[in-house]
Amino acid sequence: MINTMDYQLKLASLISVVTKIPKEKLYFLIKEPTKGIEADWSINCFTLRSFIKKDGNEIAVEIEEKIRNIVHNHPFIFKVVRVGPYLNFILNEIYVFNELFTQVNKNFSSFVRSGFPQDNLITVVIEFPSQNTNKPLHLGHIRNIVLGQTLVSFHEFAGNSVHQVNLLNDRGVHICKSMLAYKRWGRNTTPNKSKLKPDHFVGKYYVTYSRHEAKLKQSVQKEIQELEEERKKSKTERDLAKIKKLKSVIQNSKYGKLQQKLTDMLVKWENGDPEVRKLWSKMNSWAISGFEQTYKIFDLNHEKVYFESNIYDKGREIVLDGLEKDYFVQLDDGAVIARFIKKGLPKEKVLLRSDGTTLYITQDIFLAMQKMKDYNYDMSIYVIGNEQDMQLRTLFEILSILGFSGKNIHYSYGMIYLKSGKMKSREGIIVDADNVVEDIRELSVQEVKNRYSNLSEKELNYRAQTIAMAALRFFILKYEYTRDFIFDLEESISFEGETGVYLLYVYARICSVFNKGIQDNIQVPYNPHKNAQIKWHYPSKIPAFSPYERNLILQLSKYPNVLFDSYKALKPHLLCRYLLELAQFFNIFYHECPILKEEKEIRELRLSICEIVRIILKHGLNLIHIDILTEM
RNA sequence: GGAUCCGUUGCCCAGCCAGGAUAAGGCACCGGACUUCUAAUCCGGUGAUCGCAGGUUCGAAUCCUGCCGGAUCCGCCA
Repeated sequence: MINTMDYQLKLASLISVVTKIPKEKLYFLIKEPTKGIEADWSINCFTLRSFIKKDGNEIAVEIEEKIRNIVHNHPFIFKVVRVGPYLNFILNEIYVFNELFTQVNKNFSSFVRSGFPQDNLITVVIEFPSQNTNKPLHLGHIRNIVLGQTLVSFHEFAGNSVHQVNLLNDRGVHICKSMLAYKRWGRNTTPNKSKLKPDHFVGKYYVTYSRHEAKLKQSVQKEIQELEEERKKSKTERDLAKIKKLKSVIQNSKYGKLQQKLTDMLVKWENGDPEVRKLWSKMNSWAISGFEQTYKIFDLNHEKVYFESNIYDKGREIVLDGLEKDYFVQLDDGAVIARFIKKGLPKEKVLLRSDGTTLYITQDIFLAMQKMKDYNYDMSIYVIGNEQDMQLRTLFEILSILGFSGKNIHYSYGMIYLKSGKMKSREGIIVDADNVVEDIRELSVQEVKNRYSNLSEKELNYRAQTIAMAALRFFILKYEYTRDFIFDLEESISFEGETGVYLLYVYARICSVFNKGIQDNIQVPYNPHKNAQIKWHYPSKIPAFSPYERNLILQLSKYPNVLFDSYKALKPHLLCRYLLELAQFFNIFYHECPILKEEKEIRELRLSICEIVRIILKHGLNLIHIDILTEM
């Protein structure tokens, strides 16, 4: 499909015709000029010197002449202006508006996809947020979920077949910690009885355990440190008697005994001890039912959930098979390892312990194979924070050694820090996901109340909830995803400036114009109350555009390209930045250009522009899972 | 110690892949705009040796090298 509104590409083709330089090469040389330059697109002919061995100014003069002869065949160009080595192109906004109006109204769906190739559709598995079941979701998970959902939308929009899955890490030492604490201090109470959200209830015991452990650890802190130092020494220098003594002191301390209890419980779990298993499934079901409440707020549904408890000891056969094929190496003690020489990877990675048991990475290998069996995917995206960069690189390298065919992508997003530093769930220093949502919601309840005191409780809550989620999602998505950021509820979540609320406001403003029009018996393109488009027509006459209208129209015409760039690079912030800019242009337009009180021709034109902004804004927000409001 | 990522105004952040004109926004601050289609908005102003030093280039925030500063990771844990 050809995107007729990709003027960058059209200009590249045009210049290609007169210079014989391939248009693919020219495409990226055509840029949007710095603000303040009167041009929509421009090319600096110095950049063409590798193709044409002349001075940049001369090249510009030559191209300009040649283009002048054929520019009348390209009505989308209004004017070409040469400034030194620069060729500046000014587009014909009436032509652009014409195309925009036609495409948006006649076939919106093919318009928004016009940057996307329609062949080559693929099957994609996207895994997130893959949390542990020992504590509630926190702010990091929110970023994970919000990013993951956006990737799902992007791929679905591209026409790919998308499978959204999760891996629940529901077994292991961390779960045993919550269990142990519950056994000791829980007194058989339940989330219901203690009036806690069930995952918070479970998390409470995890924190209790960790604090208790830290306290006990203190009494043998010195010994632990000494032991570590001794172990760091080379084998010949180690004082074996000292190590033995230190070990014994640690083991016999309260801390050591606690550690032993933990290990015992883990072994019991693995052996299927009924009592341990019963407690385990009880606590897990609490955690999961808590997660589900949070998922509901984020409208998160997985097609499939993999449970670590089902697969933790799988993958052994795959590794042994690899060993047989000499992909891996077996050590003297029986452990199977993979060796790497690539930069950025560890020298080796253990895949099977010397006793033959599996490790986390073994299960990861298995899961990759399982996903392939389940979905026969072309691409598998792991939405996981950048602290696991090395683990994922290692996993992908092993898969590649095994001749694994699927394309794996670690969608490695940045950490979220608090003013006080990194979140530490063990110490309970976290920003809890449910609390964040609740705090923002309360904030928006206040804001809505300040403006409208007479709303029904239901309407108030609906608006506040929509605004809160828009603010939260947009706040996360507007940052480039690899970037770390510092979260401070007070300062970070604002309803002014570059926010999701700013975008919602534009949408509500447009609806408000339409409502007023309907009220005054003026024909408008959309009825917000009925959520219905009204039969609309091309403006009967196009007078000259003001700069405010012109900016908006050109911005609107770029939408398909932004969508594709955003999808291609999996960078939601590109779409977010675009929508902000669109909203900015709209607010300026709204401020400068009266709509309903204008004469018919101008009114129809401006209403048409409003409607296109509304449609595109809604579409963009929908892709990043932000619901719109027709009144706010 | 090694690996990976990051460093742009008082603060937040885009631009870096594909080097070019006056480095784009937002917050905060100062000054303006609501008898008008929603002021959760708009207009104006103040504010940047793009971490430092070299190199490549006619030209570097962008590419290369070194250094400084910060984060993360480097388990037969999960």
